[in-house]
Amino acid sequence: MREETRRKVLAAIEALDYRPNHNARRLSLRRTLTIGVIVPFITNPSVVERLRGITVALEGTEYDLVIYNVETPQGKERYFREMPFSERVDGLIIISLMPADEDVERFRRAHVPVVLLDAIHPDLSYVAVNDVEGGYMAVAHLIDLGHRRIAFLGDPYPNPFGFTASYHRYLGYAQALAQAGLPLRASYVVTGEHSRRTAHLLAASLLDTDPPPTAIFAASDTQALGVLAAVRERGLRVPEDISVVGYDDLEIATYLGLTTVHQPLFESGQKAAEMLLAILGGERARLQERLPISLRVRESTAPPRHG
Amino acid sequence: MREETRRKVLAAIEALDYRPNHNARRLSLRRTLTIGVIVPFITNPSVVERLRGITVALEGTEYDLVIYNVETPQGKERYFREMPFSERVDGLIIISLMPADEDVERFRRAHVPVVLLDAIHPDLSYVAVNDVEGGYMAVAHLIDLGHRRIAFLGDPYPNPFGFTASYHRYLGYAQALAQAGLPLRASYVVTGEHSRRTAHLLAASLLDTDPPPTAIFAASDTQALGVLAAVRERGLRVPEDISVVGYDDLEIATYLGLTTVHQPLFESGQKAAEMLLAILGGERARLQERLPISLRVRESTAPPRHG
DNA sequence: CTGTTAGCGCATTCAC
DNA sequence: GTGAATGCGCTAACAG
Repeated sequence: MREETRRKVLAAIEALDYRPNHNARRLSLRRTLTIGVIVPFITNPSVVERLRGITVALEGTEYDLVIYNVETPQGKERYFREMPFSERVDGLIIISLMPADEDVERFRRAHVPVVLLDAIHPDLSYVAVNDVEGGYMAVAHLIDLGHRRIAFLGDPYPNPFGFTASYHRYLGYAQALAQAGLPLRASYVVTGEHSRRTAHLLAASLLDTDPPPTAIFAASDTQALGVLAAVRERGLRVPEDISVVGYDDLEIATYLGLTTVHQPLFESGQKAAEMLLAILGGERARLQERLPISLRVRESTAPPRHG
Repeated sequence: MREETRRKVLAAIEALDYRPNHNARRLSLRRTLTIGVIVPFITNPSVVERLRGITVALEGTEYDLVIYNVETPQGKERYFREMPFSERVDGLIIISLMPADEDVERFRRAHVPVVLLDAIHPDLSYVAVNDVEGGYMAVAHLIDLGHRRIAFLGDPYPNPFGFTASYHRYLGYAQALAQAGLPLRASYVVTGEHSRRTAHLLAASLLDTDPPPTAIFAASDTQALGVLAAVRERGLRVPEDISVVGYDDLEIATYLGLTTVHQPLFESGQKAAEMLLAILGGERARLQERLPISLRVRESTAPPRHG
C-alpha cells in the first residue's frame, strides 16, 4: 500500500468513525474474547472483592468479563453443564464452587480452561488459601488466650453448592483442639446456611448450651456479625464475656474491631485472572497457587473471664 | 425435511455433542447478544444489589451480561467514549454515573440503547428514585422529632464521576430545613469522597463545631457507618446524644438499627434490565421510571436531649 | 413447505 | 513486500 493510500484509509477510518466489528473478529479468530466468571451469591462482600480483583486484572486486556450469578444448586448445575459447551467464553473462573469429578471431565472434553478461585481440585488450576491452617490459627489464638470451651459456627458440609472453605476451617478448628488436648464437643459445633441471620440464630443456641462456650470461631466475618448480634442481644459483652473470631477480614471487620483471619481476597481474584490469561496465552501446565493468610488480632478476643 | 431425516439429524446432534457456535450466530444476526453494565466501584454494596437485580432479570434470556468496573474518572470517560462504538454490546446499563450531553449524543449516534440506573437524563431511559424527596423525608423526620441543629454529610458536588444522588439528597435536606424555617448553616454541611473512612473524619469535624449538631443525615448508609464510628469514638451514644439517619437501607442498616431511607435497590436493577430488554425488543419510547422510597425508622433516631 | 445460497466482516492464506 | 481469495458457522432470503 502506498503511503498516500494509507493516509487516505486512515482519514476514512476517522471520517466514517469506523470500528472493527467485534463479532466478525471473534468468528474469524475462533475465540470469544470473553472470560466467564461463575459467582455464587454475588452480594457476598468477599465474593465481590474477588470479582473486583478479576476486573482489574482484565482491564486493558482484550477480554470482556461476563458474569453468571449462582443462587441455587440448580443454577450451579446448569452453568457447570452448559457453559463449557456454549462457545460463549474462552475460559472460566469459578468462585468458591467445587465442581464434581464429572464436571471436571466435562470441562476437559470441552477444552475450556478453568481456574478455580477459593476451591481446590487436583486436576484443575486454582488459587486458594489453606483454610485448614486458617481455622487452626484462629482457634490456636483463642487457646493461647486461655479459652477451653470454644465453639465453631459455619456452613453445613457437604452442601449442594460444594462450598468447602467452611469445612476446612472446621478441620483446622478440630486440629487445634486436638493438639491442645481439648475435647471436641458436638454441642459446640453448629452449622447452617451462610447468612448473618442464620448465624445469629445458631449463636443464640450456642449461648444456651450449658456450660456456654467462652469463645466462638465463626467461619466467616458475615457469620461473625450474626454472632456479635446474638451476643449483644443477650446483654453480653465482647470480649469480656465472650470472644469472637471471624474469617476473611472484610472491611467491616476493621470497623467492628473483629479479630479475624485475613485472606487476600482482591489479590486472589487478580491472580486467578492472570492465571487464566496465562493459560489462554499458551501456558500448558496446571497452575496451582496458595496465597498466604494471617491472623488479625483486634478487640473481639481476650482471655476468658474465669481464666 | 422428512421425519426420518429429522430424527437422524437430532441423533447426530446428540451423538456429536453439537452446539451452535455463538460467534457465528452473533455475526449473522448482527447482534452481540450481550448487555454491558458500567459499574462504579463494584464493591459498593448498594451497587452490587442493583447488579444482582440485573443478573436475575437477564437469567433465562439470550443475553449475557458483561461488566465494566469504573474506579476512576478516566475509566468512566474511556467506557463512555469507547463502549457504544465497540460493537461489543447490544445495549448498556449505566449505574449511578451521569453522562454529559456530549456522551448522550454519542450514544445516540452509535445507536446503542442506554438505560440509566440511579441517574436521570431527560433524553435517556432511566430507573431512579426521587432523591430530593428522600432527603426531605429523612430530614423532616428529624425535624418532627424536635431536632433543630441538623447536619448533612455527603459526596462533593459536582464530582468527576457525575454522581448526583448525594447532591439531590442535600437539596431535600435544604428544602426540609427551609420549610421548617430552620437556617441552613454552611458549617453543618460537609462533603468528601464516598467512603466510610472519610465520613468518619467528616463526622468528627461536625462533632467539633460549636454548637454541635443534634442529628446528622448521611447521604448513604456507608457514610452513616462512618458517622456512627465517629460518634462512638467520642464516647457519645446514638440516639441519646445524637441521631443519625442514613440512605439506601443496606442489609447492615437493619443489623445496626439505623434509621434510613429505603430504596428498592434490587428491583431497580431488575427494572432497568427489563427496560433495556424491552427496548432491544423493539420498544421505541423513552422509558423513564421513578421507584418509590420510604423511611425506615429504627433505633438511631430519637428526640434531641434538650429538645 | 423444503432445500439451497448468499452474506455477515473479519483474519488468514495464498498468489503475485 | 502488496493485494485478492477463502473460510469462520451461522441466519435469512430465496428458489424450487
